[in-house]
Amino acid sequence: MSAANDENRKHPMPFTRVELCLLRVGEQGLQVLLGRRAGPVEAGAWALPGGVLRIDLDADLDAAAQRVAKERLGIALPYLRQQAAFGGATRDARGWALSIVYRALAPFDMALHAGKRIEELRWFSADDAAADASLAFDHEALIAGAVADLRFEVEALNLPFEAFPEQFTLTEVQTFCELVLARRLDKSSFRRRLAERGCVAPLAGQFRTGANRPAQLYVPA
Amino acid sequence: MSAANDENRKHPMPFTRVELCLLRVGEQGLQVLLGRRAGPVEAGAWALPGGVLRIDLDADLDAAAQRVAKERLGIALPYLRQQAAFGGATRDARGWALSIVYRALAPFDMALHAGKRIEELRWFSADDAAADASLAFDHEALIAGAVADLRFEVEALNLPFEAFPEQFTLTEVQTFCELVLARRLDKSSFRRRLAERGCVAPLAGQFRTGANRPAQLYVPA
DNA sequence: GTAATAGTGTCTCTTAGACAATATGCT
DNA sequence: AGCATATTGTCTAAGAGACACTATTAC
Repeated sequence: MSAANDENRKHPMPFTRVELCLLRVGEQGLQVLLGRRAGPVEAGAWALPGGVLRIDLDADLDAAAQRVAKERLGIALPYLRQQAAFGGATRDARGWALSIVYRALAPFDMALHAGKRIEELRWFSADDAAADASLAFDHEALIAGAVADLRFEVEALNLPFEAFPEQFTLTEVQTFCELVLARRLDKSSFRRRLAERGCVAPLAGQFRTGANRPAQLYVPA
Repeated sequence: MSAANDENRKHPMPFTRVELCLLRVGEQGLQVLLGRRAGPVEAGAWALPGGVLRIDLDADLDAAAQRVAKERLGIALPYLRQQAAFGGATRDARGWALSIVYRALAPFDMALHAGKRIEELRWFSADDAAADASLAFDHEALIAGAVADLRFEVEALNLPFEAFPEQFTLTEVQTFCELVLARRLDKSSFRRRLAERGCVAPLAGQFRTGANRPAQLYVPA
């Protein structure tokens, strides 16, 4: 046994988990993925999917988050980003609990499979969930933090292209941002800002056709 | 023993610490407080002051950071802010280690007393330390993150008044910001922005006198 | 008066919101 | 042609940097 675990014996270490705050943009706005807990505590309550940190399996925190995504949701999540740490004696009835929260934005059509200890996965309105005191533990606060930080980034036009299709039109980008931010954006100004940042590049001669004027297709740049 | 500690038995939990990234504004710019380690590992190396999370003593992470400040530095640190979490199998030779980093800005004249396991406390240039690979563990990266985030806040004029004297002149505020950001600011523009945000209020009839024109004194607002 | 710092004014450039005008493909 | 959406252009206001000017005290 390592010296670190000797320390563990001298002072008990907190019950440490990784929680995933997976968001997506639905037709009504930002959504967050919650799972109905199978137990052992807060059974039946909706909570962020998460799992125990396994120092025998996980090389670091990022790897732990990826493993938990795979186990609980059946999928690898690129672009998981560390969001915050919550720790305290009273946030979990089982004792002193430490949660490292990871955040990611999912494409709308991502396929998920509820893993062990999750009875059902469902998408909820992110703003409702961020203010829903009936969620398990303090997950309401974790969601609020993740939503605020995502909005801050999108507001600054740091776009999460991993959640986009390979090719997209500028109108689609704008609609995406409007749904994240829950407010309308000016078309002209929005395109000017996109062009200034140089974060998208047109695909020469590629257009999305529909019932009216075709739209130039773009890729991340 | 609580259920959480039953979980600890089933899966070993990481060696969890709180590290303090204490910054201050010196005459040459931003400085960070480092302690020379007394052991057991990395003895003699400079590192952020920190300590083991004690779930029997600390109600939550913030309380843990306060306790560590008291034990290691002999002082209470108001306005400690959670900065980030670093965790991995290889960052501490003793085994899987998780560090929750807290950041605070200290007044320049704060009195400190090196606590147990610290042989000496010393202020270093923050930019040098953020690029100094000879520091213990990965503390170089923790410092870089804290410095970047503090600069971001000061850039947005979210000023850490806790590090200010009770009363101050606008020139003193500007000098403070210039030392944090390591660049010059325009006086007129700086005062305009301060006034717009309404974050300082003049003390009617109170002036700082010196060898030349007296300066209006302000307080946080 | 001179030096030194405090405080203000003006000009301009950049950014972005509001809103209008034009372009293009479909039916 | 008429519709719906794409794309561009113009006007304006806010914010901030550059820089110069004025103000006030000590000596």
